[in-house]
Amino acid sequence: MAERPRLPFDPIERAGELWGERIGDPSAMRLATSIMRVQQLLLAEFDRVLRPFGITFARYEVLVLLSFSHAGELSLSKIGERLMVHPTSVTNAIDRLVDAGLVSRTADGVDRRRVLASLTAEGERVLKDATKALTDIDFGLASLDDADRERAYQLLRSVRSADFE
Amino acid sequence: MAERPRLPFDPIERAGELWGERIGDPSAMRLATSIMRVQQLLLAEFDRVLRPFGITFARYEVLVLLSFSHAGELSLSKIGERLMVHPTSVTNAIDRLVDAGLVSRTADGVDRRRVLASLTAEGERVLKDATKALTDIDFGLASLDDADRERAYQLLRSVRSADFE
DNA sequence: CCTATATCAGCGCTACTGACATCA
DNA sequence: CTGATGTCAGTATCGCTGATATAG
Repeated sequence: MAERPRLPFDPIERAGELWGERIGDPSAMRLATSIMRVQQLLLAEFDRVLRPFGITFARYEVLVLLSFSHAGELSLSKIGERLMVHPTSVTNAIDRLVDAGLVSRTADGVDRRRVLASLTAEGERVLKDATKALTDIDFGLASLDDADRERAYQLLRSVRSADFE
Repeated sequence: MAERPRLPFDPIERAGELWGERIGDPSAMRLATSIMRVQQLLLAEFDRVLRPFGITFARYEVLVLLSFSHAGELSLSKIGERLMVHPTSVTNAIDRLVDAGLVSRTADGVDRRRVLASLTAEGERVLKDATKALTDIDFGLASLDDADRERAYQLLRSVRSADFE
């Protein structure tokens, strides 16, 4: 842990008060800033927990997606589509996972433009252990119970509506 | 806008279903993944809106913090403490803001280790215009009403408790 | 002496643009 | 020919480590 010194007050709450006095309704700014900070805290914790396995959270998401696929393999374009990441980021993530021996690249026999990615045996082992490590810390959300997680999830869902719907 | 093609379904909802079938309670994984995605969407929109002003959202936060300070100036260490960012990131952000003419560096007369940052007249103008641009898009949270923003904010607050309390 | 502040070099990561080769 | 797929080079942002100079 970085052992960050705690502040004697909540800086976002304080910023919200000043925003309300000087600018206007603070509800949007306050929530937006909160989301940014929470994401940063979660990502730092995930990367710390995943470091022993040699993967980042973004690469962990790729492993999960591959394990959930019906055929056990997915084209890189599908991976980018599902995880909402840029094509070049997918190529980079798969490059690193292949280098680490967790994923294998295969040519698609039907459409030869496509490259298929699938888990190796080692990739399945790492995925299993990494999943245990992440569930052991409740994905950084141990301070919320199931009902609150569900409420927060539903509230944030509408913000993501540009992705699907 | 990047005009991303929308998916015919919610990929996080789908992942949550599969997680529930094969691994266990999906509430933590689903919310964590949602927070990651929402943060990415918000940040992309903020950076798009702020690009005409030549600043990123991280640098916008520095401008806001400076405008909220009592004396109109803050040491770099205070900035890092309040925004919860690494000292080297503060130095970098201030470097860019100084280069852009929005912030000025001053030596602290009392404690000469300290460097104080304050807004320039141009910085105040850019802050005002950038704030209008961000409030015009409701900080990317137009899909939530005030009450829902407040609920989501309160739910996420406990996750940040490591920061202050 | 020890600690705090700020900076610098350097590394890793992700996002993105533009260009390109390949192939349906 | 057009469009889709994947890759590569290069750029920018941010986070962090380790080292360093300066000052309390």
